[in-house]
Order: sequence, then structure tokens, then C-alpha cells
Amino acid sequence: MENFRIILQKVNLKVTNARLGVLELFARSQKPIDAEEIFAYLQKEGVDADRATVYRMLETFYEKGIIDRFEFQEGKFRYELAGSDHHHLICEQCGRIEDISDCGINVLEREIKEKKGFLVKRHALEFFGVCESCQQ
Amino acid sequence: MENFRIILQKVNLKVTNARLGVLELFARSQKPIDAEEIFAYLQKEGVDADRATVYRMLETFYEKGIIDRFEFQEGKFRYELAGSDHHHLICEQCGRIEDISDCGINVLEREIKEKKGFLVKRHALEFFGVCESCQQ
DNA sequence: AACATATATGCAACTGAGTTGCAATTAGCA
DNA sequence: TGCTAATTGCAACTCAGTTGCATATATGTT
Ligand SMILES: [Mn+2]
Ligand SMILES: [Mn+2]
Ligand SMILES: [Zn+2]
Ligand SMILES: [Zn+2]
Repeated sequence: MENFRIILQKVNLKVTNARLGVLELFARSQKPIDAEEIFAYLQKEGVDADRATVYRMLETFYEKGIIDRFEFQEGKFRYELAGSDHHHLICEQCGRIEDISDCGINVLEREIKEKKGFLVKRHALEFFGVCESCQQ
Repeated sequence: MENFRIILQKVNLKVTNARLGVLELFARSQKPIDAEEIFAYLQKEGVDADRATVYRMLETFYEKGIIDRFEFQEGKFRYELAGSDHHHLICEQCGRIEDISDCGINVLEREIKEKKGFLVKRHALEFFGVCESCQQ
């Protein structure tokens, strides 16, 4: 797991404890996390970074393309390590978040270019509902 | 356009000037608007409702299904009169917002139910990119 | 028309998420 | 080892939204 250094170096960011800690948390999280969760994790690990630093790291990582950013209608952002285009099933009962891929939207994006002339750079797609175990 | 009263009465909400004003603004807006725009409009019209009242109206209208709520990665919500399922093309250069329908996602929702057991209640889908006139 | 009362509103204080200016620190490089 | 740009801490701030509580008012009932 020493490739965190390399990830940072690749995008010309200095290697610091706070940044390594954040990347470590991202790597072990399988769902999108928010700034406060990151802040709490760093404190627990004794890295002790300021909230401003956490927000600045997230901004930087997002700009550099290291992480993706999502909105789940909560009034805040959530982030994940950047990966393949995928989306989420958000259970409104228990809060569980499940990944889904293959949204088939590139077809739609091509249609949008043809019909409306609009060039799509990225899209946000999230599903809200009830997960399997909450349906019983 | 006196059916605003009826809209409110149908969902057991009292008819007030502030509410009529907000519905009027929604009716004449062809793109999603935010709380601050509503607040400013009411002031201009001399209705003079408090910000708290605006937020409470939006919450109530949303709960009653009178309006839909959207997120455009701005750190705030935007609202539209509830209508048919549709989505938006958001130009990151000029801010123009265009509607699109026929996202074809009901097919995907059925697949999600079959494959993952997850019951989709609603979805959020927005496209970010560059509009036709901003491409020249 | 007056009354009763649930509902809506104003006000002011508060929260939570995120931002910013500036001074001090430090990683990366020579 | 020293230089310097990048990073961080701190504290104050902004912006979106919420809440408690007292007052006002829309509407159904007499
Ligand atoms: Mn994910
Ligand atoms: Mn629309
Ligand atoms: Zn669930
Ligand atoms: Zn444009």
C-alpha cells in the first residue's frame, strides 16, 4: 500500500501525513465519505489535521482527479477514490449505499450532442429507494 | 392562473400571500430556482416574507409533492414546479440550464430491482458540460 | 359576524458545511 | 545545509438552512 506516495507524486502534490492518511481511509472505504468522517478518522489516527486542511485536501484531490464527488441530497458532498463511471443505490430507510455500473448513459450523451448540441463532460446519477433487506 | 389557490387547498395548505407569490414565481420560471431567488422576488413584489418562511414553504411544498428538488453541485438546492420526470443540461461556462426528457431510466430501474432487489423510488440525473453557443 | 384554533409567520439565535487571509511550518530540491 | 514554494493551523467568516418561541392569521364552526 505504498503507492499512495506515487499517486501524490504523479500529480505534483507533496507527500504529507495528512494526505497519506486520507488516501488510506479512501482505500479502505467502500462507500463515499464526507469531510467530517475524514476529519474524525485523522484525529483517531493521531494525525490531527485541521478541518480547513481536510477541505483543502478534498478540493485539491478532486481538481487533480484523484477522487470523485457525489451529492446524495444531504446538503454536503461525499467523495470516493476516482474509478470507473458508476452510481449508487441509496436506501432511504437504513442509509446503505450500493454501487451500480453500466448506466448506459454514453448512448444518451451522444443523442444529447446530436439533438441539442450540448457537449456532456460528466453526469451525476443516483437512485433513491429501499434496499432489499429493508423491504421485508 | 387562479388555480394556485386550488393547488394549495388540494393538499390542505392555507392560502397566504407568500405562498401565492412563490407559486407565481415557480409558474413563470422555466428553470430551477433557489431559496434566495424566491426571497428576493417576494421582496420585490412587496410580499416581504422572512427567509425562514421561504425555507419552510419550500420544505412543505416538497413534502406535499408540489415542487421537485434538484442538486447541481452548488452546495444548495434548486426547485421547480413538479412535473414529468425530466433532467437538466447544465452549462459550466455560462450557467444555462436546459431541460431534457426521455432518460429511459425506468428500464434500468426494473433491472436494478431484478438484479439487486433494490426498489427505486426516484432518481437524480443531471448532465454537466458545455452548451452549443459556448462551444464556438 | 364573531369565535376558536390549528396553522403559518417573524424574529433572532443557532447549526453545519465550507471558505479565506495570514502567519508559521515543512517537503522537496539544490 | 539552506532555499523556497507548497502546505498547514488558526481564527474569523460566509452561506445555506434550521429551530424555539411568541405573535398573527386563515379557515371552519357557531
Ligand atoms: Mn461508489
Ligand atoms: Mn427542469
Ligand atoms: Zn436499507
Ligand atoms: Zn453555455
